[in-house]
Amino acid sequence: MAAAEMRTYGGVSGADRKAERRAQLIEAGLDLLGGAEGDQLTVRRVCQRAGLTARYFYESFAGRDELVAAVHEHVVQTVAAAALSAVEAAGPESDAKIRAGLEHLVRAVAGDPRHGRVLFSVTLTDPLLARRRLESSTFFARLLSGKAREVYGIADSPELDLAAQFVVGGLAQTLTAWLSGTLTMTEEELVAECAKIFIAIADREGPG
Amino acid sequence: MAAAEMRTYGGVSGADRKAERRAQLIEAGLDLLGGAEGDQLTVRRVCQRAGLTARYFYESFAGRDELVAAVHEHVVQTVAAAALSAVEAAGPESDAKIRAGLEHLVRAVAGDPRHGRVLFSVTLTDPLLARRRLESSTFFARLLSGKAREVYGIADSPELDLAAQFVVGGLAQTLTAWLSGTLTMTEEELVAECAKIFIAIADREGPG
DNA sequence: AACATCTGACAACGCTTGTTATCAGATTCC
DNA sequence: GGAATCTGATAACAAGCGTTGTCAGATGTT
Repeated sequence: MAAAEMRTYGGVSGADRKAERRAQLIEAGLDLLGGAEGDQLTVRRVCQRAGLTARYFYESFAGRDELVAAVHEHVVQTVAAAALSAVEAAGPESDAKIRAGLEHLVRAVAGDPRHGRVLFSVTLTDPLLARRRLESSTFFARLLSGKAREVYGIADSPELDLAAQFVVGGLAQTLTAWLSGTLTMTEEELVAECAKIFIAIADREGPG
Repeated sequence: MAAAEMRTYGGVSGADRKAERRAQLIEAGLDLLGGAEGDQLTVRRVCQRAGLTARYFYESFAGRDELVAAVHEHVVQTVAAAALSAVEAAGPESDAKIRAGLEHLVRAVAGDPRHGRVLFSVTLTDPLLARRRLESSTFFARLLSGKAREVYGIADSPELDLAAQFVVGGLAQTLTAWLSGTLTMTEEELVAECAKIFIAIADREGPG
């Protein structure tokens, strides 16, 4: 219970040990939260998978929900950062930006399917995760509509909000289906098709 | 436990009593499954809300999951039937069919928000419901791509599958946001905007 | 060496869940 | 009237959950 000091152990400092345990717990939590649907994230299970005991769980997290939130936040930041920086780095044409963003989004999601499942998979049924996912959806939607206003030079409007929500939901469903094998196409085809739809919606939204 | 006979009671036949209790349970289940997110569907709760006791639950359902499935099936059939018949009844032009289908879909969902939530709301976290929802999504997607092939006279393809999944996911997200008040527009505006996006995707898909 | 802290395994508490059983009293059939 | 059945309430069981506490032994400090 020492709030202040932790002496070194096994050659590593107290803070390092605690940080490593926390990282192990988040990794195990990502395994469970983004793994097979049956694997619920329980304290006992996540500790077993991390090779730790319950005591060390409560050393880093106030409760189960705090770990779920931490895992989700970690994934959102990782994926959003990858996609956003790609958009910034792309050429000034809107199509190039759309394609670059989609490409990196798909890559992040396909590279570690746990990320995709945590973000999108409908079969993940943690209540807190669901609420956070709803929030992150509108977060992504706002990000998207902001970029759209910036790139297309259009004003904010309810119609734009709707289009952004539609795109986010459509992408989520599409990526979920693709990850589950329902859609059979290569990563490149997936990106190309999504970009086409994306542009079709944007072009409708711009002039219309 | 009488498997065969149930005599009349309170003026109604045994079969009628049993059917009415089953209906009460499904209605209560719809209340819980499509209600506030905190309201989990448990056997005790659904029985309390139906004004029955656990014994009558297992009289009509083998277990909790069977009720969940029955409620979901009921909603899917109701909504799909409403939208499909509207599409059939509409004029032969594709735009008219799209608008009619969307209109009735939105009406079914707005008229009884429980329906919309059971079908779409991401914050509903029943595991079985999630799996069934995934299946019903591809069911709706197939329905949609079938109609598209019929109306637009195009062939089946992976790209069409993707577009159908995208549209289903986009609609789900949009309707969820609208039901939750995130999108502020009238029912007519909602239908009109969704139809525009729909048509934009279809026109992209049709000519290729 | 002597003492303080860290570690890991495990028991335990209170709670909710699905499911089944029990039992007194109301209603219907013969 | 008497027997069979339906009703409704409630208790019970085993299982899993989050969370907290206990305790022997390993590893550090002085």
